[in-house]
Order: sequence, then C-alpha cells, then structure tokens
Amino acid sequence: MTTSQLKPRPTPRAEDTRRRIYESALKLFREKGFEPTTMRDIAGRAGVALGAAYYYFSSKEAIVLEFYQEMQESSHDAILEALSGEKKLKDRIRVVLEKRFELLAPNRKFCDALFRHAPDTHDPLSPFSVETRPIRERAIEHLRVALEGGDVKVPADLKPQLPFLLWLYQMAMILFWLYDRSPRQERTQKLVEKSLGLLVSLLRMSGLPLMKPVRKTVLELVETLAV
Amino acid sequence: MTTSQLKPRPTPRAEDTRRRIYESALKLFREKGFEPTTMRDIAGRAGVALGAAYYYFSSKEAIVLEFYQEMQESSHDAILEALSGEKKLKDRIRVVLEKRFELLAPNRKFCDALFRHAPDTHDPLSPFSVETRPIRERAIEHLRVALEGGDVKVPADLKPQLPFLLWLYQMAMILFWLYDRSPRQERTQKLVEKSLGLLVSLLRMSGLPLMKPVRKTVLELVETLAV
DNA sequence: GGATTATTTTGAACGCGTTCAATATTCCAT
DNA sequence: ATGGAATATTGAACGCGTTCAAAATAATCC
Repeated sequence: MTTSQLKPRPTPRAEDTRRRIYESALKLFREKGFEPTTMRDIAGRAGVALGAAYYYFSSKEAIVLEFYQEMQESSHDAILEALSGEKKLKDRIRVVLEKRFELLAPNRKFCDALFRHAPDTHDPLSPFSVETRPIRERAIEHLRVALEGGDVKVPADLKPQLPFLLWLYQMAMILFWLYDRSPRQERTQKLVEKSLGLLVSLLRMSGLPLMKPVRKTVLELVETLAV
Repeated sequence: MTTSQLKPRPTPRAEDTRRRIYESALKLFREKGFEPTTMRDIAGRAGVALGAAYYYFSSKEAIVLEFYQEMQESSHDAILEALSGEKKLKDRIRVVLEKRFELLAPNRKFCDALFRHAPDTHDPLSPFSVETRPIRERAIEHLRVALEGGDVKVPADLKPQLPFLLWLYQMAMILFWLYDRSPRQERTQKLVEKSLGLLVSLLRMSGLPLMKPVRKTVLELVETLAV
C-alpha cells in the first residue's frame, strides 16, 4: 500500500534483483557490445538464473531502451544548462548534439540496438513508436528551447513543426555517429559542422518571400510524416 | 573449360539445386515475409537438406540480396524506357521511383531485410558497403540519366554529386514505402509528391547567386558522407 | 503460527540461423 | 572402365533469444 503502482508491486528484494540484472547488462554491453553479450552472460553476472532476466525485462533490447530512457531523463538539466551559455542558434543546436554524444559516448558500442527496428513505427522499441513517445517528446522539447533562445528569426508557420524536424536531424546525426569508425569520430564532427551551417543558412533564408511556397511544401511534408 | 569461372565450377545439376533453393526462398518470403520464413522451410520446400541451403547461400539475407541485385539488373531497360516518355524533371524522378515500387511491390513483405544492417557500412549486405557498390552504381546511373534529360538546369559544381544525393533520397522513399501500412501505400504517394515538389523547387533555386555558399556546403557535406 | 495467496526464481525446452565433419555423387585422366 | 580428386549433399550439433511450467520464497489473512 505504500509504494503502490497500478500493476506491479515489487518487493525491495525484487527491485534489487532487477537493478543487478540491469547493471550487469549495461556493464557487459559496454565491454562487448550488444550482440556479443548474451542473456546468459547477463544473468550469470547478476547471479541469477536465465529466466529471471526475462521476468524483469521483456527482451534483451528492452534493457537498452530503459537505458536510453534513463539517459534522456538524466540529461535534461545538463542540456538546459549547456544551452544557457549559448546565444547563436548554430551553437545552441551544436551544444545539444554534443551533450548527447558526450552522454552516449561510453555506451556507443551498444546503442545501435536502439535503431535496430527504428523504421517499423509499430514496433514498441522504435524511436518513432507511440510507446517511446514520452522519450521522444522530451528530446524534441530540448530542441524547441534551443530554437527559442536562438538568434534566428523563424517564420511563424514553420515554428511549431521545426523542433520535430530538428529532432529527425539529430537522430540522423546520432545514427551516423554510432557507426562512425574514424578516430575520435571526426567524420561525425565534420558532418555536424557542415550540416549545421547548411541548416542555419536555410533557416535564415526561409523567411524570404520567395520561400513561402517552399515552407508550405515542407509543412505538408511534415504532416504526411507525422500522421 | 566451357563455362569456366574463377572460383566455382558448378555442374548443371548444382545450378538447378541452387535455383530451386532460391525460388523456394522467394516464394516463401513473399507468402510469409522474411523473418517468419525459416531456412528449414526453404530447404524443405526445395527438397534438400538444411545444409544445402548454406552451401549455396552464405546466409538467409544473402538470398534477399541476390534478389535485389537481380531485380536491379532486370529493371534497367524498363527504367530507361519509362524515362524516355518524360520531359519534366519532376516526372522523370517520379517515374524512376514508381518503377522501383512497381517491381518491388510483390516482394514488399521481405525487402525490409535489405535495410536490416544498412547503417553499418562495413557490413557486406549494407546498401552502402563496398560489396554492394555495383548494385548501387547502377541505381545511381539511372538517376543521372533522369537528371540529364530533365528540364531543370543544374549548376555545374553540383551536377556530379547530385545523382548520389538523389539515390539517398530514393533509398529513404523506399524505406518509408516498405513500412507504410496505409491502404495502397497512399502515405508514400503523398510523401513522394510533396518531397519531389520540394526537391525540384530547391534545385531550381540552387542556381541563384545567393545559393553559391549553400551549394558549397552541400558539396562538402557529400564529400564527408562519401569518404 | 499456520494456511493461503502472490511474487520471485529456476532451469529445461523450443525454434531459430549457422557450422561442420561425414557421406554421397559426379568428373576426369588414365 | 576405374580410381582418385573435386563437388554436392546430408543431418547432427552449437549457441542464441525466448518461453513456461514448476519450485522456492515472501506477503497476507484468520
């Protein structure tokens, strides 16, 4: 009756077991990557039987999703703080990306699991699914803030949808970063630098009268994407 | 000595076995999709033992890749022919996309396997890998032709890289189409229509003096992508 | 405290993709 | 024709993610 949730009523001992499994998993994922780590490894390291891992996590990938969710939540303050120091839009978006990379860096080897079923929006583990919507919303909110405080005036019609577009852009950058084998991921750095330049240029131009029809098409495009 | 290849010297009987396995696989993939179809299903339907399937195909996904390659080759003439009737660039690109969809349509249920390891450019089965380069080159060539005969004048600096960018665009559209659950994939149709409009608008504007720096950034971007 | 119920834990089992040593078949020089 | 080498085929076995009935443990009620 004290810590009553709706469905599960976990005992402290259970919470501890869950935590041990979760942390063993992350430790192994970091060491060996997602695929090479087996559920038997995880259970063994946590000192429980194989089945216990599945009692607490519906699948191997669900563990990674929980990590992603936790990371997203714990990054909130850090990102807002990092934003407070930047004035220029380009720097503000860059700062969000860099904080993301910084937080993901120790876990780079297994985050590819997050994109495994990405295009299937009906998969509960997809970043585009209804199930992951809360995580997504928070990330989009960060980009809304970044946009809000920037030095680029955004046309009113574009404004509501832009954070979502920036989030798509961010996801693409993360995906590239995950598989970037260059030293210190300098290819990603280059890509981010160039693409941010392009992005801000286009944004600045987007206010031009000439661009009215282009903006309209972009908005229709977003509508088709979002359903 | 007659049909001598470098490595394999397959006997007619072997070719037949291989063909039977390949066709059983495609049939089952089409019926049930990629994942639900098992290698044991495939071997069983082909009337061979499980191991035989692996004697001819290095993996389950390799079968899909062979299909993709074959489809790409057999589509060459159809695409060039379809292009011959179109003058406007927007129509020319649309026609390429539509032919692709048309040829992929009966196999829509299993083509998602092609994108499974897409972001890992080191995976031999990735559309971005060196191993799949010949397939990719041919697809890019189609888009080069589409561009060439169009009614939009493309700046000289942009011209060499544009077919590759269009190929990326095409891959994105195919990916969307594969997972589009709307009736008759009308969401994809909408997306293509809108995005093509945007694309052509941007291309038309790309020649403006104002756009010089933007083009430069885009080119640097492509360079970073292509390595 | 003991019986009953709910929660937690176990490990065997399943089906999967894949590997591989063993066997059968075909090819070819003599 | 025949024997040895190349090729083709087999099916058992492995390790994997996942499931599940059964057992062990904890919580609750009289």
